[in-house]
Amino acid sequence: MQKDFEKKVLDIVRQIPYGKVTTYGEIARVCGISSSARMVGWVLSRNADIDLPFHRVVNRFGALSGKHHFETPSLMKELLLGEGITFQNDTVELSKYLWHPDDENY
DNA sequence: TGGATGACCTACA
DNA sequence: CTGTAGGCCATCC
Repeated sequence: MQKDFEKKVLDIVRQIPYGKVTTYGEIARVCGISSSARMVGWVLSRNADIDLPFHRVVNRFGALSGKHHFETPSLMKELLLGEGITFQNDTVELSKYLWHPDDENY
């Protein structure tokens, strides 16, 4: 059973361009659940089976908060690095790679 | 059946 | 600046 925001979250994640990342907060805001970014993480976790670039979704600070939920924790960083995204320690440089979803359609 | 939980964020004291 | 609370809702035990 997919809720409205669940579809939106998945759609948005699907639209994240190569070499960019976005945050739970942004997704939540665009989905109209600005006060519940929690649900975003929950949706991802529930749909972890689907082929989506979950590695491009990070928390507000650019930290890989969800790496432990991947089959291989290191995979998340590897994928991002493979897309040309650089890290400071284990934190993405959001100022360079943050992508804002198309909120015009929502 | 119901309470606890979760890849979070913002607001307020 | 630190700590607490609230919001959201399906899933798990």
